[in-house]
Amino acid sequence: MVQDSIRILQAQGHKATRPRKLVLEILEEMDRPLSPYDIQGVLRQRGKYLNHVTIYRVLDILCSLNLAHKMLSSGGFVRCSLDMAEGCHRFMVCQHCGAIREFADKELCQGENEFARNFGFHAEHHHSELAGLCSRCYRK
Amino acid sequence: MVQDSIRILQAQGHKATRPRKLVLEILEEMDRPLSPYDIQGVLRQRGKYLNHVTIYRVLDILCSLNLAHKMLSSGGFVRCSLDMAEGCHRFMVCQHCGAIREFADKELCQGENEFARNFGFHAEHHHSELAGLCSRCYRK
DNA sequence: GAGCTAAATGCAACAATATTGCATTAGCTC
DNA sequence: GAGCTAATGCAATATTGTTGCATTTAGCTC
Repeated sequence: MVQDSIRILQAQGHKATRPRKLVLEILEEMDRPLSPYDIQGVLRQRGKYLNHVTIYRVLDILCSLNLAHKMLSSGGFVRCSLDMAEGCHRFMVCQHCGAIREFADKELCQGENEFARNFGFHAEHHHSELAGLCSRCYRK
Repeated sequence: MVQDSIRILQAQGHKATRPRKLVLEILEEMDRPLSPYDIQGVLRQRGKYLNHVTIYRVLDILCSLNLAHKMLSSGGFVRCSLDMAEGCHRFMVCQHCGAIREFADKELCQGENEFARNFGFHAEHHHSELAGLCSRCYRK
């Protein structure tokens, strides 16, 4: 999966560098929103080091290619778990354990688009976050 | 409108203080996302002063009562323009001029809820931001 | 594999945003 | 208007994000 992302990076003319691989690995492994400093901390625990500026820059690129997303409610970053859902990013955010699940749905977007058009608004990107409880936390 | 919000504040046991009135006035008047420091700046231009900590605290309360919302994409705050839409907050955000328009729709929420339930997720709050162009900016 | 070059990183400094504890002030009730 | 408690202001600090520049390195050419 990290490999897939790296390939996409390269296809866009970006280099396959150590910091980029490391950030992708961490995002993949942790699977919950991490701030740039969180990522730096995880790496440090493993005896590895990246400057936080570098992490910011890596995340910028990943987000611009939709390989990662910035969770708006927490400010943390998660890797993108969908193949192609340009312009439609919806997330279930468990308020208890912090787990994230991404999804996309054309009909939802169309519904929102129609609503917007009634106000003369032309929507390009959708970003929606549902706060609630994941199945595991709900059972408790 | 500021008066309405103040009444709601008081009904919840909060006091109707000068900082709270001032912040509500600014939010009402500007009608676009403002950071706490933006608000402080506007006030300063008018020869008034509020400590930024106070502004943060006022905004916390307003958000907790749904009298204001934090725009996740920009981090700024807008006043709530809907009467009652608990748990459903959707915004059109003009990428060109920054204007905000809030809306809510039960069907959209139900759609998202159903989708979530298929993953065992129980949604409580919806926050969605549509980036695009408002009617005025689109015409250009 | 050595050399080249643009891209990427690290560093340092700084800017912006956000939080905490505590002394002082000011709404509200009577 | 006095008293009580919530709310504010202040100071200090923590967290998050940005910029410019010197140095390094990935990926290309030969």
